[in-house]
Amino acid sequence: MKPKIGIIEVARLAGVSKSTVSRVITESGGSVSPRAQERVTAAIKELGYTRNTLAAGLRAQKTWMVLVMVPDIANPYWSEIARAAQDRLEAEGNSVVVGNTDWLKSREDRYFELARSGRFDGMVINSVTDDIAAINDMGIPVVMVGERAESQDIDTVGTDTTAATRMALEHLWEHGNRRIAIATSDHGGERFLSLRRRAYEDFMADKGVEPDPSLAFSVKLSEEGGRELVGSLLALDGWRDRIDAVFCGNDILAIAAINALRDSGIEAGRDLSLVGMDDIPAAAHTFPALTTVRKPRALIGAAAAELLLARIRDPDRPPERRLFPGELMIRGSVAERHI
Amino acid sequence: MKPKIGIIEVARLAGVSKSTVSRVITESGGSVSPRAQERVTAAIKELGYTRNTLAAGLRAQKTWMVLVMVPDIANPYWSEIARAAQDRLEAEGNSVVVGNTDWLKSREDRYFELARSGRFDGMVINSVTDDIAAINDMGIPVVMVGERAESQDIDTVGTDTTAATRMALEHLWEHGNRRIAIATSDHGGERFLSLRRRAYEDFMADKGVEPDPSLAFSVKLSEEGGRELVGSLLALDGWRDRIDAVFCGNDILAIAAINALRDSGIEAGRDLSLVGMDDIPAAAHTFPALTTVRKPRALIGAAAAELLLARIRDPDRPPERRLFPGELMIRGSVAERHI
DNA sequence: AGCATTTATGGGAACGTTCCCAACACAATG
DNA sequence: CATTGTGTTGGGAACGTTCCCATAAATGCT
Repeated sequence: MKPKIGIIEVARLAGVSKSTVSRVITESGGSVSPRAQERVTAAIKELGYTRNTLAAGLRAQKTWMVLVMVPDIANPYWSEIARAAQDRLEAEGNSVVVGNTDWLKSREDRYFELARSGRFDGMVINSVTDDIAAINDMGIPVVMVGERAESQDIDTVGTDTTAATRMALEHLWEHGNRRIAIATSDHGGERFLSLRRRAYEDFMADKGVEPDPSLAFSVKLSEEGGRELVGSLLALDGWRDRIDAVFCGNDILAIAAINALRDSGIEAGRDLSLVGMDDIPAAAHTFPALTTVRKPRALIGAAAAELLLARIRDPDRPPERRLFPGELMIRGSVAERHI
Repeated sequence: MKPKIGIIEVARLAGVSKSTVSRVITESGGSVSPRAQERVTAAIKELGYTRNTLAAGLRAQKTWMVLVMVPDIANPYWSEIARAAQDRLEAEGNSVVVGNTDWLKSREDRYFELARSGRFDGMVINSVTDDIAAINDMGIPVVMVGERAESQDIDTVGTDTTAATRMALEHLWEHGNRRIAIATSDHGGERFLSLRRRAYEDFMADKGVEPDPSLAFSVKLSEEGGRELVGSLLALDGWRDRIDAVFCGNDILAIAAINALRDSGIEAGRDLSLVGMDDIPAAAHTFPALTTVRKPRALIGAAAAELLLARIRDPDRPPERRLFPGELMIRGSVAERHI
């Protein structure tokens, strides 16, 4: 290890005070004569000095560190959002810590604990608990991702799930699928579920179809959930005459269902229509390829970063809410029904 | 914002000095009487104090922050490694920054710059450049992931690619595929390529097959590369009589190839054998499902974390090298040839 | 009991930077 | 020439913690 070079060594070599060096290396650091400026930069170069941002942050009450907390980084939906946010935030000179909650409150709490210890300037999060009061109480800027938080007291970015759900259902309907089932998770209590589910119920009502409660499946949005869904489906008495299509809460669920169905000799896109939601990469590679609604992940992540940066700049700005529309990706998992 | 409570406020409430409080909150912090210990913990609880780890680190020369740098976090291969490493490191009380280089030297350099500014206690990296000297010069512990670095001067974790490649080739051979092509990338210069390629050449030599240079394709290990590969393949004069199988450098390449082949009316697993490498999640969901070699991603990530923690504890320990064997996942993309 | 050792405690310096304030030089103004 | 303003500079305090050292109290040993 070299003999630790800091602002003082630079100052000595440049023949100025540490204050002047500080003024040179900070962005908006007061006025410095061209002459001093030049000597300092030269000295920095010669000594190979790099600023210790931690020490700087200690005094300036800034860390240039941001937490992006998502439930499952292995899910491409989240990883892409996280990545887009990260790119934007890093471009602004921040370091990004990506946190994984695995949908666990305990892990979420660990990250919140970290946040409270002053390590971050702000956070972009998808919370398991959605306890807005607790989140706002953390004392740092926070942007929520996912439109399930209905609170108006916090910056929010997400997809317009209601519209996206309608879009998928409308597509099924147009192709003659009339008896539509829905498979969603009830994770996170009422609110999340209700958006997809309510959209579904509203849609069916609009079409004049009376709802059949046995066609609403509640499963985890995972591969396991997909297999479970197919199990429940096939166990349903005379399902072939009762179900044309299944709207799946996300793609992981839908893809697992496609595979589980094939194991039972049922081919999606022919014997049963299936639509997903999210458009993860694997959706294009299944057989049949999955018809689904793409969420603008990159836009969402970037917008979240944008909102956070704005709030860090001005903590008193009014909370903002940005919802982006989804895009229907028509592939091969929807059957054409002739009615 | 509340009136910032620190170690001093705690000390005051507990009726002790800040030194004693410090001793209580640091792990190995000298001896404290049970009585004092108790009063301090009570005061901490009452005030809702959380330790400012940044300030602590400033004095203690420790950040409890670790960088995990990978080329492409969207690739499940890397995301799972990163995740496993992260879990292990966080369990030890560190925060993890996951960095993405996109295979770009410029982005890698930005992270190295960060590292040099004293933000991290150590790094787990897959470097684009593999400049071991420069890496060791950074002054912090580093563990390399991926066995391509041949240097003995640095901790390394990876898969035994040579054995994994042989495993895949042997499988092809056993099923009667004799005329085997290989598609790999030459990214990163000589070293990386040579492992798979050399294994391939050795294998063919062992089997007494003289090598046909036109059967060695060099493409990017990406979807684009897969399409390109199929293009080159089909352009090859009389390829049906010259190629039984293609060994693909990774799964992304192989899956893209399967799809591109189908578009040309050629079915993998029937008309042409294909094996991949990595076993990404999508490999199990293609049609036909991809036969590939699984790399023990979780093990690799955890081992990397382990090695890093060990080195942080003892910077002078001798460099260690851990290679894990792959596992053949037999699915549907290899055709049975009768010879 | 007397001495050596261990255990417990407090005070100040230190980590590397930014912020605040005072001081100075110089030019422009009256 | 005195006054005011503006740009530039340096010194010291501050950020919140840990580390080092000195000292006091408690304990162990002969």
